[in-house]
Amino acid sequence: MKLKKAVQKITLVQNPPPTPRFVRIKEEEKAKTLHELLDHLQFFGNATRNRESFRVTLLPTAPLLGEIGFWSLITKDGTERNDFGFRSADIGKAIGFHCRLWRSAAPETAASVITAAFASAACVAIAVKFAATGATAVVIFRAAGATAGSSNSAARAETSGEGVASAGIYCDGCNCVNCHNNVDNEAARQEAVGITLERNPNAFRPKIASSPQEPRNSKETEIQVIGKHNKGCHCKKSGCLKKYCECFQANILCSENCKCMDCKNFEESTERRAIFQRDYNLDHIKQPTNAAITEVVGSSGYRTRITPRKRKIQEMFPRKSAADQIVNVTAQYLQEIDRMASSPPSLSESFVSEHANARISGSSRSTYRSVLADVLQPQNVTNLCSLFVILSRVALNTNAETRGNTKTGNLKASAASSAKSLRETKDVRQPVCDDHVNKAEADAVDIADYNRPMSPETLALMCDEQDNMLFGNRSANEAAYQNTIQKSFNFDARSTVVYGEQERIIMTNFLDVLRELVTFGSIKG
DNA sequence: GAGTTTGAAACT
DNA sequence: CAGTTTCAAACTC
Ligand SMILES: [Zn+2]
Ligand SMILES: [Zn+2]
Ligand SMILES: [Zn+2]
Repeated sequence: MKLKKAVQKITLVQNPPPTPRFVRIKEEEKAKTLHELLDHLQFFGNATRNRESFRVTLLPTAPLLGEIGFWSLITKDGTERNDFGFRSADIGKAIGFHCRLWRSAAPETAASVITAAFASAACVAIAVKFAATGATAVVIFRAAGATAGSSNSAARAETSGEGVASAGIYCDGCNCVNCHNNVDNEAARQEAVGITLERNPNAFRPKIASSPQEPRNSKETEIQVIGKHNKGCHCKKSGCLKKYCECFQANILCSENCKCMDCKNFEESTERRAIFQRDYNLDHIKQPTNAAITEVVGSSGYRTRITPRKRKIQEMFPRKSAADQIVNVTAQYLQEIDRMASSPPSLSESFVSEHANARISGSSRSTYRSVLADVLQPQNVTNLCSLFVILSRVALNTNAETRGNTKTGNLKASAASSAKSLRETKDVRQPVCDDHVNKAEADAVDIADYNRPMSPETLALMCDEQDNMLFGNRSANEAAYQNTIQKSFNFDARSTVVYGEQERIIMTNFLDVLRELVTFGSIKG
C-alpha cells in the first residue's frame, strides 16, 4: 500500500492537469509511426480545437492535393479562404460552410453540413456532406503541433518565452486568468521579463522609433510622418491602410524597413489621403462638439493607444516537464499502427469519398471522380461518420455519469455495434444526415471532454469494453498496462485517463477504418 | 526562410 | 453586437 501511494505521488507530480489542448503522444517513435500512417493520407491543413470550437487552417499546398481531387473552402462570393472555424455545437447543422470540389470537370460549389468531427492527438477529422448533391467526404487535418517527430505546440510553448509583461506596464483590471503581471507579483514579473530578455534582448524595445504619442489638436498629417517601425511591416493584403499593419496602427508611414506589398501607406498616397480625410470629417464635422473626446479614440484608429501585440507567456511560470506528463494511453493502438504502417502504403491519397446516392442519374461526367472511388465505399464514410456520432455519445454520456451504472451497458453495446458495423462493409444505404443521426450529432458536442472525472467502475468497464471490442484476446502485457493506468492515478489525475481512454477508443476505431481502407487499397492496386 | 500558430482587426 | 473571417506578427524549426 505504501508503495502504491508513493507511485501515485510521483505520478501526480509528473501529471498535472492536462491543458485543454491535444494530448501529446509520449513516445515519439510510436507517434511517428502514427504520423507515417497518416501520411499515407493527405492532410488538408492543420487544426486546433478547444472545448467549443474547431479551427482549421488550410495548408498552402492544399490545392496541390487536387491531383486526386480536393475541395477548397470558399466564401459565398467564390473567393478562396485560408482558414475557418466552426463550433462543436454546430455539428450537424447547416452552417453555411461552403466547399468546392476542386479539379472536377465542372467545379461545383455547395453549402455543406459538417456531419461529424472529432479530434485526437494526431488529427482532426471532419465529415462533410454537400447539401446540394448529398456527396459526403471526410477530410483529415493534422492536429496542431502534431507534426511527425515533434512535440505538440502546447508542450513547445512551455519553453517559449514572450512575456505579457511589457516595458513597465502592468496589467490592471485585465481579464487574464491568474494574471501575474501586476504590482503584487513584481518578483515573478521581473523573472519573466528577465527570461524573455535573455531569449530576445529586443523583446521590450519599442517597435517604433520616436512615434508620435502626444495628443495634438490638428495637423496630424505632419506629425504622422515622424517615426519609423524598427522592423518594418510585412503586409500583403491590407495595403498598409488597416490596423493589421503595424505601421498604420502606430500612425506612421511605411519606411524602407518595411517589406510590404502594394503599400499605400506613403505620403502622397491618395488612398491614404482619402482615409485621412474621412477620419478627419468624422471627428470634426459630424461631431464637432465631441472633438475633445474623440481625441482619444479616432474613428479609424489613429491616435489609439499603441499596444504591441505579444503572445502570452504560457502561464507565466513554465512547468518544464509538462511535455512529458501526459499519459501515454495510446500505446496499444499505436502498436496496431506499427503493424499497419509497415505494410505497403498503397493508399496514398486523400481520404475523400463520395456518396453513391449523390450521383445524378445517367452520366456522371460533370462530377469529380476520385481515383479512390472504387476503393472507398460510401459505407466507409457513412460508417465513419456514424462512428463519430456514436462514440461522441458514448463519451458524452460516460462523462455525464458520476458513477458507473447500468446505462454504461447500453452505451457499451452501442459503441461496440457501431464499431462492428464499421468493419462490416454491408450495404448501409442510410444517409449520414438522417434525422435521428443528426440529433445525435447535435448532442455529440464534445468527444474529448477533458475535465470531468470518471468513476473507477466506469473506467474499468470502458477498458474491458475496449479489450473485447478491439483486441479480442489481449496480451498479458496489455492487461498489465490497463491495470497500470487505473492504479497510477488518483482522483485529480483521472480526467487525463478519461480523455486518454476516449481518445483511444476513437482512435482505435478510426484505425480500424484506416486499416480497412489500406487493405482495400492493397487489393485494388 | 518557410511553415505554423496565435491574437486581434475587420467584417457581417 | 456576437460570431466569424481575415490578417500579419510571433513563433518554431
Ligand atoms: Zn504594412
Ligand atoms: Zn510598413
Ligand atoms: Zn507598407
